[in-house]
Amino acid sequence: MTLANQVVYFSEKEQVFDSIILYMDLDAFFASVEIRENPQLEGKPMIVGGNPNTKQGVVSTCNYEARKYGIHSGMPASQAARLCPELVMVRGSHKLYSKVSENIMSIVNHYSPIMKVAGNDEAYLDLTDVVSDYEEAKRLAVELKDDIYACEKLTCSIGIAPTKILAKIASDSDKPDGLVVVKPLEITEFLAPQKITIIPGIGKKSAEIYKKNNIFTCGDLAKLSHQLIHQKWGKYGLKTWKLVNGYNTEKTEEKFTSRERKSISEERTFFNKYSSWTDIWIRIDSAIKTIVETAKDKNMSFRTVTLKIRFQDFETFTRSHSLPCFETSEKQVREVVKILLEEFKNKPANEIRLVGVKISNIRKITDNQKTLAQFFK
DNA sequence: TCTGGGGTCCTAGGACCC
DNA sequence: TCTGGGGTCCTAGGACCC
Repeated sequence: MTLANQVVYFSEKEQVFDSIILYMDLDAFFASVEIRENPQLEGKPMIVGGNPNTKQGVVSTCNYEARKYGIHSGMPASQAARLCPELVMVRGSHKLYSKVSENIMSIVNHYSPIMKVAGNDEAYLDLTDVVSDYEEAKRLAVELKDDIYACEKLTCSIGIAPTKILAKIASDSDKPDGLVVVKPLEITEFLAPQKITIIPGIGKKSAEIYKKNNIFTCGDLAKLSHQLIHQKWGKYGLKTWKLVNGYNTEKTEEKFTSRERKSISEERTFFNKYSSWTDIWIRIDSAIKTIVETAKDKNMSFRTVTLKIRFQDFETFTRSHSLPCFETSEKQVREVVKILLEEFKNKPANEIRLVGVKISNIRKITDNQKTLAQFFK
């Protein structure tokens, strides 16, 4: 084997655990808020998402009563209704969810200044410099749960572990209203009986491949040799193998730094089949307006424009084009989209199910660039 | 059976450069 | 005339997450 072919499987740094991380996840967030606002829903199977009249769309969140029928988020609303005829469908009030989320995040933030909000209903807290050990972290978690319930009448699940990913897995392992602590020396023992799909990033497809190889639990994966894993599942497989064998796969310095947004997009589905090219262009144009507006608000310029088209048979195409330099105008996007759309112009408009526009390759506009732009105007 | 919307990350091939 | 090998950028598609 030449030097270039050698694979570096481990680095010493990986094996050190030096943090205590708490992960908080609100239980069935949207559904729980709706039930709180409308107590008649209490105890009834219900979902947020989907059109109650036409049953079109998908389940956004479902409560635990609905989950008993096999309903889960992402499932077509029509299928959910079939599984549970007495299912209550609520369209949802996202403004309210954002407000509630904001309140809760500010409560969470009281427990540590180092926090990472990871969506509407979840957050990570670095407790390393706040507590002296896992026992104290656990007491803090109980306090946090009580605090959230007292203020917003909502329950959450919490995981505490030495890394973000393990804290999340710990929390996911006992829902709703759970509290699970996994100390460094307990990691492999804790993971071994868990289904492989508890690992974030392993979805339906990957689980299927693992299943074909007789891997069902984290313990099954841990037993294989790392060379074999690397050969069969590549880089990501090796990372997963390290995780289930109790190695630290997270770099401490990257832990809580917030990352820049990489793209801005909007897409819309046509639920009726009678759309014309005029309708389609109206949707595209409104998408262009909102994304360029968002970019302006965030002081961002962009280089790549992507058009997305989905047909009734669900076949989906994306076509993109990168501009020679960073741009900010609606006009630029519109021109590119027009050209990208040409390819599909011979298709009947009513066969189109979805259109979307995305800008990516985005960059913050510096004051320098603004001055230059003014100068060349 | 019918499949939302806003994202991220990964892979793989091709063009092009040195 | 035939042809290495590494690097980067672009494009298209797909898995996955909330």
